[in-house]
Amino acid sequence: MSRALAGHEQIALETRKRVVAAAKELGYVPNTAARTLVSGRSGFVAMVLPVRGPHLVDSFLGEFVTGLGEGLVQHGADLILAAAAVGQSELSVLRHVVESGRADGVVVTRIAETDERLAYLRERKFPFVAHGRLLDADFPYNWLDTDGAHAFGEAFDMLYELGHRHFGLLTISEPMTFRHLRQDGLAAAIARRGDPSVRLTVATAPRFDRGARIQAVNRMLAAPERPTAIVGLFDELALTVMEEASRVGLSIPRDLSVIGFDNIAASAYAPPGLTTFDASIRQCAREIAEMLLAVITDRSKEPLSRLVRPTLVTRASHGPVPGK
Amino acid sequence: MSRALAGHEQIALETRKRVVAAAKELGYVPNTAARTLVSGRSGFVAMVLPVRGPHLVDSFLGEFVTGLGEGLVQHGADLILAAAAVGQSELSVLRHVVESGRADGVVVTRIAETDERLAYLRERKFPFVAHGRLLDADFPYNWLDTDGAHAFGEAFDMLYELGHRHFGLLTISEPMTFRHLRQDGLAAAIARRGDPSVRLTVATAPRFDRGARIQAVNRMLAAPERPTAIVGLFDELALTVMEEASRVGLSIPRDLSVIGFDNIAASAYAPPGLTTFDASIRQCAREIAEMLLAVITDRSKEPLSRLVRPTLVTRASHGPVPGK
DNA sequence: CCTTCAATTTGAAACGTTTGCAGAACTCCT
DNA sequence: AGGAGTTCTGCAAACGTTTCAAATTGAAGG
Repeated sequence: MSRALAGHEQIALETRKRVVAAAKELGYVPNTAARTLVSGRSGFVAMVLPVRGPHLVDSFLGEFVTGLGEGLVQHGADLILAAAAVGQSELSVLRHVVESGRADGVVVTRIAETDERLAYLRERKFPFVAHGRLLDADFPYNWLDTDGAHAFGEAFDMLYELGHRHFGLLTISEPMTFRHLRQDGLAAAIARRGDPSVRLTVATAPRFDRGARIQAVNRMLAAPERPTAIVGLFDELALTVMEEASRVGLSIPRDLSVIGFDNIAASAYAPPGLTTFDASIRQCAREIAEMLLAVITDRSKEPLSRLVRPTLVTRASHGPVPGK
Repeated sequence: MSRALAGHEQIALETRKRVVAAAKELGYVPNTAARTLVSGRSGFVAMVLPVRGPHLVDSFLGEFVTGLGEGLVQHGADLILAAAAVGQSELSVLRHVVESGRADGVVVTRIAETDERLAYLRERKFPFVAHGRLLDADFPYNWLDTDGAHAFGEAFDMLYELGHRHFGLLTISEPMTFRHLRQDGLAAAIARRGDPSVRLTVATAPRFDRGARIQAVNRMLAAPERPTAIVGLFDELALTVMEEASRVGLSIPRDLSVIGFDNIAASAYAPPGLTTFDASIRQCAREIAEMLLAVITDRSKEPLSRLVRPTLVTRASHGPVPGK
């Protein structure tokens, strides 16, 4: 009867209709476990929940998961979220998910500079799609990334046109690949411009240490030659810049331009409104789901990759260079 | 060998350790499908992803899912997220999840006034825990809810002490139970106070129609006798009040006090900082996970219920009544 | 009316566990 | 040495599907 329900095989259409009707009548739903066991396909895609500190301010996870769900459901797949127990590494959770055969593929997010997960999945030949990418992969794999490099270049160009010459970049010490991609994009745009008067000051802070971050911002703001425009690696950093700037009496955007990345909800509310880039996480997640399902269906597929250009969200935190 | 790994039965501890070690050595992980098929327990808990409009501003889902994951992983369970396809009801997804035996229990959120889901699950005798509760359930069930009634009472008392006598409540037209609970909590506190000079003006707006919401706020602000304190059913509403108030030249908290509920990230950033209640969603979700696992383990358990008191987050959006 | 072939149906094996049971092996006591 | 436990080993059934192969049916051709 599975044949009839599936539709293919050589079954008379008439019979098929009859079977489907009967199944509906009886409220029959095939048992997932039995189906998985024999077919070898579970219809699940897994993701291991990132380990988070006690506070989670962004809506990233919610949007991402929503997008994945939307992408998966179109093909009848569902999502498994596996958390790591305290003291358990994300990698070991991933390994367990893969070995236990609960999922047909996984999506891995937050790619680090040296990421064991990708190496493992590749070696295991297990279908996966990465959200983000490695800097120097010596093997092909499926990924979708936001073009942070392009965005940061765009931010630079916009600010340069507004007369800014001294730039600040507030970045993190956590070894995620996106910080390099974005910083390199900024540097590349500067180089492209070829103006020797352009200067870039970089400050680094640990990602989750708010105190250290504030210190780093203030060091930058208090420097004898303060940048006239500061770009935050992501919105939370840019928002800290805005907060500290107004705390020390700088007016934004009159005295200082600030630009962020991510377009988190708070950026719209924080005065005077943070100019930032929107990466449309939900849509990206939906595409990731589709890529993954494609890879699962045809495992010999050429590796897919896709670079999504974020869109500039213009608010009021940037303006002409002071004194112009 | 399953016996040894499971641990119970009469197996010498020594043997057990040996088996576990060997399993680890070989990288053996039992196949989930086979295990589920024979044991009848999948080790999964499911939740159907709420259907969302295109924009998702809060971090609720992310926090909730993170909390669930944390609670589940302690007992070796994982989470399944099932999305609804376009045009498919949440109920039918739920039904499918239950019938297909992919999960041992489900958590259902966002309880509506007449919620078919609870009735279905109950009739089906399927383990579940609700986040939120019905207003007039004629049957017992497991739930965990945030005590919005208490919070709104607390908000009233605080504002009353500050001299406020004319209150505004901005609520939604969507038939969720929490709107009644919170509004009733406010009304109860007013009644408890027994001061006939206290007045309450209620404005209702559709949840997802920003334009209508803004209109409702402005009607309230433009009324001949404007409330001196407005409580938003949740933060987004309160933030709209703050935005519109400052747009029409009212200063917060000098001219108007505003209090919200949820403590979303933007509330800290929106000037002058929204006073609100924090429901610690993540922690609640963790408890929900634990409740659900308890119910799954012992299906004859007495229904569990828990009311969590939210904590007041004092910021700068409330103050003494104007003219005092 | 028998044969042949395709179209469709029916039967049986397999998926990888858990679990119940029977018996073997070992340990310890009397 | 015999018996009572205790622990271990091995076998077989069962879980609910999918899928392969064989059997049946029906129609067309001779």
